[in-house]
Amino acid sequence: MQVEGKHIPIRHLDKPFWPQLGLTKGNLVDYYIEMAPFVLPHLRGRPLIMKPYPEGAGGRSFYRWALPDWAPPWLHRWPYQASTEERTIEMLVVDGLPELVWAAGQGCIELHPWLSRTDDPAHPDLLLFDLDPGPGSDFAGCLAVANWLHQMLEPMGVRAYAKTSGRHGLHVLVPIARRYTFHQVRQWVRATARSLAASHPDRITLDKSLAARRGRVLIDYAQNGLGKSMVAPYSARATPQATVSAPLTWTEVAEARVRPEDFTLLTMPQRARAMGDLLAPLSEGQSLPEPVPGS
DNA sequence: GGGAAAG
DNA sequence: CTTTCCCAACGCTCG
DNA sequence: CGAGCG
Ligand SMILES: [Mn+2]
Ligand SMILES: [Mn+2]
Repeated sequence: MQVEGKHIPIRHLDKPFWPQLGLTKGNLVDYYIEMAPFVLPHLRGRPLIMKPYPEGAGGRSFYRWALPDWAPPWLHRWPYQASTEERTIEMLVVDGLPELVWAAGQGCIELHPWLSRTDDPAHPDLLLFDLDPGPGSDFAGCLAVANWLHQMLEPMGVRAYAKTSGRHGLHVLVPIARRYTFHQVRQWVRATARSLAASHPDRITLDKSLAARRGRVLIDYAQNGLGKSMVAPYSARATPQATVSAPLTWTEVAEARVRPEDFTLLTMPQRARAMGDLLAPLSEGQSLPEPVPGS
């Protein structure tokens, strides 16, 4: 395959990746090419953690931080030395269509970019409220929590945006000025989440233990960390229904009639063309107010 | 998916 | 020659 | 302190 002058060999385009839906590896590559105008703005300049599924959505998978030695030399990359490792690795940075197509060709169904960018990795430009439903809770519970969260943030003057994770949870994103460390962001999210949980103790927890999560939504503030990632907006997920991470309007969140399965490899391109990128304003960072006092 | 190590 | 293995990592809370 | 968790 030829992409912007780069030769990208991709084998087994007919391999079934979602057998129940008749979708192939070729369909995955086509999806990312078609969605590139929407996906790329959310990947540019960010270290990417790849998650290949070489045998398709039902098969084995693994996280890949380091570009392998045999990766094409023209791929944009960024050197990183993890705090626990002695060796420096090179991480993929999807700055253009060729990188995106190469990753898809590697069987990368899921794209997991960092919340910070290579030119200032310690200072994220995205703040994440990661809403994970515990056992006995579900996506509807996440929608309710997201709505309460929105109602809390709006009067504070904090612009926030929502998207499905594509699995069972929801992501509420706040674009921020790159002035805060991950630690500071984590503290702010924890304080805000704590205050919200105090109002809905039976619906929200900040405690990752299984017992505390039963019937509640976990606000996983710890996801705001160096080296932590978030499934990219419009990224496909390795689910049987070929769901994707779909941006939502706050009206959709409030009405609570959407389900993760409504947004798939098949339906997302149409929706994106019709609605545009609901997350385009993520590029405009904002300062954070003092966290609401309390607990 | 692709290369290296193990059998 | 064929099969198996390897591909990650951060930081909090609990026990 | 290590184990478990996302
Ligand atoms: Mn999540
Ligand atoms: Mn999580």
